[in-house]
Amino acid sequence: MTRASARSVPEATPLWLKLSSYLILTDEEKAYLSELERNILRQPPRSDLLQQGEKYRDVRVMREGWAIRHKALPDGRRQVVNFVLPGDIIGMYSTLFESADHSVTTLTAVEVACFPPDRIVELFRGFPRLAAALAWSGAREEAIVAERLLSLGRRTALERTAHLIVELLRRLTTVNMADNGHFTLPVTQEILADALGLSIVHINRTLRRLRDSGLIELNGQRITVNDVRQLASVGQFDELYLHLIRAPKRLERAFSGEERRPHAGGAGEGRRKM
Amino acid sequence: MTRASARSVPEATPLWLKLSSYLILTDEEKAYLSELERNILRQPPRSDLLQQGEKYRDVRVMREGWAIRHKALPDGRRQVVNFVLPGDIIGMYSTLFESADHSVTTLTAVEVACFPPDRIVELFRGFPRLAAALAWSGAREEAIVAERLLSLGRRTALERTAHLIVELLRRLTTVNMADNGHFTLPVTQEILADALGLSIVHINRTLRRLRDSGLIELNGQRITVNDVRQLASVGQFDELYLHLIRAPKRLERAFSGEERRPHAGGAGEGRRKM
DNA sequence: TTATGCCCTTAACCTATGTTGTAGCCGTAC
DNA sequence: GTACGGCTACAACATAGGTTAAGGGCATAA
Repeated sequence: MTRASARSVPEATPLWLKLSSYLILTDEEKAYLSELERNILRQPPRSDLLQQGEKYRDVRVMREGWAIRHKALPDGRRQVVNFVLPGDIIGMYSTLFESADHSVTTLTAVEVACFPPDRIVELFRGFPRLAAALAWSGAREEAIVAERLLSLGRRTALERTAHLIVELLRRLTTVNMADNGHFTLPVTQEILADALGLSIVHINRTLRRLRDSGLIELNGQRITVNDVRQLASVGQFDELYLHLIRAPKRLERAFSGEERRPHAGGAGEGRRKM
Repeated sequence: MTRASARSVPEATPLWLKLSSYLILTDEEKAYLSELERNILRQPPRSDLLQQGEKYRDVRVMREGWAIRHKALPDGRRQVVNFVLPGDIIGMYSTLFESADHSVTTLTAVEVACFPPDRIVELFRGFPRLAAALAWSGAREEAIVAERLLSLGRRTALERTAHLIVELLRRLTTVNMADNGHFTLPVTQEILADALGLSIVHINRTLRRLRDSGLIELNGQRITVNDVRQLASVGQFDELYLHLIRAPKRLERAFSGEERRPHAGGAGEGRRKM
């Protein structure tokens, strides 16, 4: 196994960092990842990275900037499903799905890496640990969407809004995009409304209430959370769903277990239990 | 490669069938899957398969029956995230996540298979094609949840309800649990309300409207969809998100491509390009 | 400079949906 | 048989959040 080429030390990209929190990456894996991200593309704010209905093309990895994943109804009503942050993957299952059921639109200028979907297959075949880590990150995203579903279904406007702000604060903190309770939210109130299933007027009212109660401050796109604890309590925020507790390298442990290839001989006896 | 043991021809389980729609399973893979499902457990209706907050234990595969995946707020408000049908997996990422952020509760008597989470790791290591297919099915689930988010955020009560009914009809049809527009929905109106983010009273009103307009019929838990087209149009249902068009064995094709192990030597040149 | 467009803000009013309360049906327990 | 609990049904009323309308700030363009 050639050590990762000394002539170009792979740099730590956001994806790399994200996966690292669950695996101690080998040099070979690091090299593979940074090679994956070699083809870099820049796009301006408010441009589409993917459009609902179009055939999937490349897989993309967000390296820098913000985007939203959203779905629209034929009559124009729109729902933001999630915010796409550095390290997140767009269209990971291009190989499998025919066409996109959602759009991805940039909020800021972004930098993304592109590669053909086949490389995901290649990765599953050659780098099972990376594959598992990617599958994990997909599951985490689902958990976030499920929590948002709980918000839209069962939380009031005030609770939802508080919850989202705390969620973003937490997520941004883990990627060093927030410090000490304040961060930049490159988002109009319309987008916020579309993320929370509210009207733009009502989002405005709700933000006002949060400001009046002193929980947050807003100037322009800069938001400051004055009292995270209380805001979290207003939003009934329980960070369980973010699965941040990087379970002490569980995947690592599991993979480094005995190297036996799993048996596969049908109704084989033995080894079962627990 | 030992052929799948002749002495016990593996039976086609729902999971098996599900994955088959995206891969032509090899005998070895079939054997592995059916061995995975060897340890079978039965549970009565209205019992928990998983509880929010508890440590993950076994991975479970639904073989028969219905369940719901739901999340609750501390004050008791509850949101049903999805319906769990045969072939669906519960707690697939137990290895990675510390504790469950949702509960799973049976609606009918169910039959599930259980196995320890390590076997997922084993599977990633030894059966990349199965791993990819499982990751796919996770992505599909996310797509369903995202669509439900769109419903709760932007569809009216009538639209949501219509949409859900069509969704269930479609999903059940693919697993032969519905025929010709009617199926059994083992669900109280309370559960429906929790799935759609509505009050129980309003669900009742909404079902009445659907019945009055002749789009559906209800008797007990038996539901009949009289006019799928129109119901789908009321719900602005676009089945894109279900990703049913089993893209002509795309994964199959991708995997059966050249067998080369991916290179990994860092900034290697060449081979990049489509 | 004015014009234009985008966004935020607020007020007044409206409606879809929530709440409360009552009744009836049906199956099970005893 | 009666009592009970779980579920459906529906009426009357309450309200969170939607809609419409209007104005203001602040860029950028000409």
